[in-house]
Amino acid sequence: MIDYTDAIDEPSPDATPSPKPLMKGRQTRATILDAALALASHMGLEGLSIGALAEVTQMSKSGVFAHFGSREELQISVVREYHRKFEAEVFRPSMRTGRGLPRLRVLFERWVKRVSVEIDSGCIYISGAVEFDDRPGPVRDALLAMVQAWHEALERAILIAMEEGHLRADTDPQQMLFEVHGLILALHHDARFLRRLGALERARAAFERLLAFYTAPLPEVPPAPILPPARRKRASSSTP
Amino acid sequence: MIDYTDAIDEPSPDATPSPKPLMKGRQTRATILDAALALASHMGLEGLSIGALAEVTQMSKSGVFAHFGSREELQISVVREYHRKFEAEVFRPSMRTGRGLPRLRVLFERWVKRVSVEIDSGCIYISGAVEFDDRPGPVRDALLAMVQAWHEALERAILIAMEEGHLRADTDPQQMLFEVHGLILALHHDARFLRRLGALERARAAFERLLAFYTAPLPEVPPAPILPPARRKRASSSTP
DNA sequence: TGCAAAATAGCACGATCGTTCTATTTCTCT
DNA sequence: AGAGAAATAGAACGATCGTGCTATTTTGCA
Repeated sequence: MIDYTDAIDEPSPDATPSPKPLMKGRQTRATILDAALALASHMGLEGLSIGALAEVTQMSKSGVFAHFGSREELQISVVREYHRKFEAEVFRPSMRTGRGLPRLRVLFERWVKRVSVEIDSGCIYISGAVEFDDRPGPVRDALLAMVQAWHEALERAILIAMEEGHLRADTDPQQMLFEVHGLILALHHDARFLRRLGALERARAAFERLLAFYTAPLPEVPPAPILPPARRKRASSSTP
Repeated sequence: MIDYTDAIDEPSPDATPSPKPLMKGRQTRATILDAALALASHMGLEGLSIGALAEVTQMSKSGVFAHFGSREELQISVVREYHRKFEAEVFRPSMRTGRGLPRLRVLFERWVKRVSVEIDSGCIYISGAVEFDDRPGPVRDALLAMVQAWHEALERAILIAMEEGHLRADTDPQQMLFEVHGLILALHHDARFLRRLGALERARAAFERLLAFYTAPLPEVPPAPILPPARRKRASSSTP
């Protein structure tokens, strides 16, 4: 299983080039990967082409190609790179805030920002999920592993919030996660495809509503009257 | 603006070939379109290729091509065809149930079915939104028009439910729609990409929870205590 | 500074793409 | 049945795709 904290591609996380490890190759590879990430964010992982990547980075096709060995490997590297960025900008900083509900809020807020306002983006977790829900292979496998790791991290955060007593005791963490994830997806859809401006606020409002439910004290009877078939209409026609 | 009830492509909706209008072309065009719809459901609208379509329908590439004139026109036709199917299987039957909440439930249930269990599918509204959120052009325009028409239909259904007094009077229809749409997107994601089996039930449960809120009588004070900063943790370690 | 190795360029390949043009077949109607 | 139109096939085009092979340049280190 994949830990959400991993670093597969880079040899070591040092900045200044120590004697051996930072050869020229690593550094141009990083440049290419950056361009690839931007390109994939617009065109999707399937829209990623080595030719276009070569043009954008001012290199030859074979020069780009040599760094990855195959298009598939390039796609996987892009997925991992996105994972790393996502982890660094969403997950890790959130871990520095207090356990439980505060952390949950920060996680959501950073997630929301990443999905909606990102510079030249589009979330590869989301677009990739749609592109590869029907395409078996190593790219799907990598993507699935990353998304699952992220979801597991969120589920852990929810569980911690329960342990802390911040959420009602009968909370189903996976159900709560499902609903929160839905808000992110709706935000992504409304902001990016429909170009709705208020989407961010809608997502936040919905999240607050959701928290209001999951933090409410346990009621004696089921949380709300599940539509008693009574309660007749107030007026049969709206304009009398 | 596009009415959600329209029929652009077909000349007339008759079954038996009346003297003039049903030439051979229309009928093979329909066959091609069916195959194209299935293909696009798996590979996405961008993954749709005339060559593959010709192979699947046992025709020549140019034979297929002649029916549409361009790949873009083919994609648009696929979008319209999906729209027609969606309208016939989700929207129209729901209009036959009583106004207000019952209709809302039926709409959601049919929508859910369409997204999750469909035979060889994948919702083109959803996959298309991801593919074309950054690609301007006639295909995006067509897709956007269809999705917006569907959302407007849903918004109307919510408004009717409010008029009937089935929903609390302070309901923001667009906000409610946002949240319901999120459930559909989460379902699509979990069922198709993650291959989670319980996704359908999760979506239904979340919808019921959502309805419980939006049908609840108006409270004197805001619906739930918005996280009073008190309420300290019950236990600092989970296993004593 | 020079040498080995790594990095990059250049070129060619087969495949597939959308599209065009021209035959040929098949349908439709008098 | 035969004329005219519609539908389909076939071949070829330029472009782009991923990839392999072979030079050439650049880099890191003795």
